[in-house]
Amino acid sequence: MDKTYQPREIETALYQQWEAAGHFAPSGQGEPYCIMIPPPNVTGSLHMGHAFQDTLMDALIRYQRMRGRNTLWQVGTDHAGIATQMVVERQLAMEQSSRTDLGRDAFVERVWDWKHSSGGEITRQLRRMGASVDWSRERFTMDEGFSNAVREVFVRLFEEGLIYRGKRLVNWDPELKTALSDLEVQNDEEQGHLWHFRYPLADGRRSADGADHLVVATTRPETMLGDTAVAVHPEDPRFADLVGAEVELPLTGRRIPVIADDYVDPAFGSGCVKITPAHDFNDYAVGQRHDLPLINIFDASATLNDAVPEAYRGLDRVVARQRVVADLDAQGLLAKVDDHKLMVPRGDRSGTVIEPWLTDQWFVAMEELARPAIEAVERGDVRFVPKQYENTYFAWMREIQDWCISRQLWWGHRIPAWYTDDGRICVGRDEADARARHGLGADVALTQDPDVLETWFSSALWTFGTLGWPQDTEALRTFHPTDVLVTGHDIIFFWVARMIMMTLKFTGTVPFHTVYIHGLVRDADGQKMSKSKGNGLDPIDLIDGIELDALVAKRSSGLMQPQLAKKIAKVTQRDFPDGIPAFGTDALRFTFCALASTGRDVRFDLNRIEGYRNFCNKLWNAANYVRMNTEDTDLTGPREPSAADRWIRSRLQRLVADVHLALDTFRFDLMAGHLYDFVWHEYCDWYLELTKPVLKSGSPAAQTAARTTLLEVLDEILRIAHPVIPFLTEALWLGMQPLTGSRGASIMLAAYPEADSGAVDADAEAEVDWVKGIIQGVRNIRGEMNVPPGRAIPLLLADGGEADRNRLARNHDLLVQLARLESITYLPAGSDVPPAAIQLVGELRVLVPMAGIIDRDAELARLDKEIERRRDDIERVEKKLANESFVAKAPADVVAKEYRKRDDSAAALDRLESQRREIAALPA
RNA sequence: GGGUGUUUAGCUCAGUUGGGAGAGCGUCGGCCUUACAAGCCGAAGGUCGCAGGUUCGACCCCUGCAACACCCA
Repeated sequence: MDKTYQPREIETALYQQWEAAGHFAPSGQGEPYCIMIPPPNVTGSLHMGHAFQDTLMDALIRYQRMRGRNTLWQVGTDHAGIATQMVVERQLAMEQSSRTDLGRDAFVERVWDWKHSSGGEITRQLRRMGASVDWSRERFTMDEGFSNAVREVFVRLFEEGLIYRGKRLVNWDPELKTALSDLEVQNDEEQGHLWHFRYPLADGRRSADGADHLVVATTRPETMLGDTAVAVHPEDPRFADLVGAEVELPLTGRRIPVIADDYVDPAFGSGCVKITPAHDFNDYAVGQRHDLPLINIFDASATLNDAVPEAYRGLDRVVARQRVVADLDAQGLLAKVDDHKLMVPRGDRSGTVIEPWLTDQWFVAMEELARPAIEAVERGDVRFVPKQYENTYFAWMREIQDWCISRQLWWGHRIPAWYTDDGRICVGRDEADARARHGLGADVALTQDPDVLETWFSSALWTFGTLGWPQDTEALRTFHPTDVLVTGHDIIFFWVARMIMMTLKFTGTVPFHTVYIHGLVRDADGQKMSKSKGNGLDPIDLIDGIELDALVAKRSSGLMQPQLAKKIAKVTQRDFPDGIPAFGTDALRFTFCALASTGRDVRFDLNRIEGYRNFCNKLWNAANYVRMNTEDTDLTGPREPSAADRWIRSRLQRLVADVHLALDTFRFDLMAGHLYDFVWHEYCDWYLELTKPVLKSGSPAAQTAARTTLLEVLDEILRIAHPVIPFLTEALWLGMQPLTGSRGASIMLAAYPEADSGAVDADAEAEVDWVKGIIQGVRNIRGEMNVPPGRAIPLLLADGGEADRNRLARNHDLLVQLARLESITYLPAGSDVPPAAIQLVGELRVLVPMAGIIDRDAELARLDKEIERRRDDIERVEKKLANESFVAKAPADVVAKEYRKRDDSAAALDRLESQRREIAALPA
């Protein structure tokens, strides 16, 4: 074994070994346990969020696999309609070609070519993360089997009337010319203006304050060409008598009514709102309530159409805005313009401003599907962890809107609907099926709907569609419902909720019993990692390391705004002046687990991963120590375990119990913390040190006990840690097999340790605490008094009792070696004590003679600090005990504890003060 | 505007039924001590956002306020 931990040399080889041996596939034995990976976008590459999520899933899967469950972790990607289409369109553009040049069939073929050659980069990267997914069951949302499920669901929902086609306002991307889901729209606050326009009252009407017009405020002046009403609040006295009147809509020559609606906030702006039902979601709702006409003023590119006066036709929406404002101003109708912050919706792919636009789309009626999905969570059939996310889920589900599922794209599941020339809609699993269902002969011409289904429609079927549904397969019966879904809170609505609805509808069961929601990974400053900000990290770079120049180049490439490159280079140089060192997969995984607390954000800080890389190295070296001290030894003889041997086993049992609890409650951070603490601060800091004197000069039976304990505890540590740091633990576990006697091809198939409360040994724990107390007392004196560590010192013990004497007898050699002592003398009661620095371990006085070693004033200062601390303790306790209500009302054991505390502290204070007097009496 | 969450050491965060405030990193001091300098030993550092309330007792429960973040409109 190398002296230093070298992750690069073990990780890739071990993964290939595991995969080749087929260890990732379900064993076929035991109770099933299944996790479905949230299918990443096929065009994507592994980002920190994936790496985080995959680590947690893999930890769960490896844990359950080792516990004997029949585990399936199923992997796959989604076809990402828009993203994938854009990737290929960009390629075509570079070849001076385009989607329309190619035609639909050739284009789709081209996308498949791209998918086969370049898609799925992310699944290759998953291997670097150590993900133990069953590659043989890898799925893609456009696979034939899965596509059958998608069509089946569409047809059944349509036949039940839950899918319908209708003209509705949708999020329209005028650049990509497709509808978008809410998820694909980013709402961000931007600086804009609020324009105030005067709309003249018709028929000579006057407002309450005598004005001949109403003032309306808008952030989108150009839409006024499509206004069909002005709304006021029904209880607003200023406008009460104008409801029902009309205004002259400027520029258009149209007259529109003044209506009353609760939607209006009388305190905002002028209290009058222009209503444009065809171009605003709120206005649309108002229009429905008041039966207002819809005037669509845009074409698919958001250019003004023939519904507007001739002067404006053909204008782009940006130009139209300027023209409308200028024209109103010229007519004296522009009251004022304020600066105004507003939320602007932009397409997350195109970056262009989204238009609410009226088009024919396919929708899923949600109400009937939502009800059982709400009940499933209410009943606890699906449980969210952390629980507060259930409120998020309920809030959305109870006000759910019908779901627009059609997209004007070529890449995706084509909607299985055909139209006759006279406009009849025929839905079927394929064209022949559609004809048959509608009794249409082959002679009737049918045209298929050109649109495709949005990607989320298909991913909503992920858990059961990938297991073979609608066929009743063995896999479906075994692994569905799945156990846990691990995902981020950003897609609760768009994916989790829809999966619950669709799965209940079509299988009658929930898709998963638990939804574990993890935080979203941010950079060290708490900023969202994003390509455009150039603050992203590639998990693979953390594993392999990367030079500064390469990192800068990577972050600056393919930017939407190339002018940011300079800034990104600067920030990168500031944050990573020496690039990123190679930390290895295990360190990265450990870091992710340690960061996975219940918060919503996870800040990724390089200092953390460095610390956990060091932890890996620590464990590596501990194993090295164990190997050096156990190879070529005979372990078959009798064993005489020391208190230390029994202590570490006892502590180990607590670790095992803590880790099970942590994993069962998805507290990966606590799991990592327990592991770190035990390995570093108990096994390495103390147990290994405590074995050294034994291995040097203990009896053969004591040595055998120490060696077997070293090995057995290490073996358990490796198995406990394996779900988090699979590579390191496998390398050590396999390497140590000749010594530990463990059998098996891989640690990933070994049994996960189970807690054994019988091994908890309170006596051993007390004794080791005593030993640690003395050693720490001496170390404190050394450290504070600047006594060189190399200098052996004589130690005196005084007072204490029978137990202390017995413990000294058993642990004399340990103390001498670990505290670097020259000698230990237990003073008889009443004997004179030379001037000494003191530490207390219970009743026992631990004394380091000062002669020639310790400075008088320094010791006085140290004592004063300790005395002060004790006085504070006593003061606090006495105050409590002086309170009659406390003594009367607090539980008896709590009160007794306070009394004991007071007595102990008083005794200690007494000793310290008398010691101080003696030292103070010494000549300076 | 509605909702959710956060506020604990210089930084990042734990704190599991209310009973003496913790970790990692950083800082300071001392060490190449035969597993590990990616290490070892010691130390310093906190009116637990603010104000009330409940309680014998509050980081923890309740109310209000403030700041920040996110979601929805």
